Amino acid sequence: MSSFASALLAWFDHHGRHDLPWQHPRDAYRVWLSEIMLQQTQVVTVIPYFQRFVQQLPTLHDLAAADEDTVLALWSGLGYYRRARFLHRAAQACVEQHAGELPRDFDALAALPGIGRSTAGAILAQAYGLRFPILDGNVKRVLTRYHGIVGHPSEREVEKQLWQRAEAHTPAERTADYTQAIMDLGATICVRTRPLCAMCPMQTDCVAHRDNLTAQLPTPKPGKTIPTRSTTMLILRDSDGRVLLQRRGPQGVWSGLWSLPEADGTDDAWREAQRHARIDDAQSLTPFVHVFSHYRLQIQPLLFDGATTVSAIADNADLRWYATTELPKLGLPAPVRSLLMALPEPTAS
DNA sequence: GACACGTGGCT
DNA sequence: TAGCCAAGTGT
Repeated sequence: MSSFASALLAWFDHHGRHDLPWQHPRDAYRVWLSEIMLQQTQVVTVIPYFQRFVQQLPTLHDLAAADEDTVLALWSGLGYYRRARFLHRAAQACVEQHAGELPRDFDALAALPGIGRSTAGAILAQAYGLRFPILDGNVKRVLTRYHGIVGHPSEREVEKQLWQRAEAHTPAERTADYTQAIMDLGATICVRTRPLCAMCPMQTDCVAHRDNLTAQLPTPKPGKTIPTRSTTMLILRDSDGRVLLQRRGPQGVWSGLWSLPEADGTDDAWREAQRHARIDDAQSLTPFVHVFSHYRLQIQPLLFDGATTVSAIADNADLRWYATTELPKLGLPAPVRSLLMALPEPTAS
């Protein structure tokens, strides 16, 4: 075993994280679920979602048999909802093609939706102890600094170098622990700002530390200004306090989630509202901004109280009236959930 | 290679 | 405050 791996493992035994929920018990399904949830998402955010998810859907078979609505409800608030839809589809593929198990073969695993090279490696290493490298954000940060690799990982050459280093460092023994160890080091010591080099087991051989470059590495992503879009969200509420929700299509943000009908402006909003219900009154609620990774959304909520259903239209598969008590079991976008939870009481008339 | 795809926390 | 970023993948 390389000195890199042995030093890291020695550190891990005393200072690594050994009590993450997906480590006990550590079965393939739980490892897989955690890896998907952890894509672009930090551990502290994931933990409560993970707990709730495995409590409700404890096995791969339970997941495969679940409704997409159930899966999205469990994912609601975590973001990147395509992950949940891929996860669900992959579970069904495992039942149909792999005897209900996650394949141990790299190519078969990486062929499943939502599982790329790094996630496949992580699952094989963590769940099955097989020697496969991973290259997530933590590993990229550690290796970039340790080897003094300059340039953003989106450059093909940088990416190639990183995989090469990751592959070379990964030991044949204790591969699961090693994989966890390098992520733990990245998450707790070799953090992005102000890394704790004094406590780092790799300090003596780290190029960035030697050359005082830890603040410059990894090379930051070239920044881009994001555009602002705007929308009007229609809140149609009937006399029973039920609200009309619309399931979003398979493309674009919040795909498959239940959201509010939308319009381009107030005039358009009235036309849209009248397609769904008889209404005679609108109340502008406080507008707010929701920020995505790639654009900013200016949201103007418009509340139509005392709406009367136009029965011919409402309540089909993608358009339904929901009581507020039903909201917890629905997959809702985060800003829509908070908007609906903070709705003013209906004005008595 | 660039972009779509969420959300919340940190600086 | 506004920007940056965190256990990436798919197109």
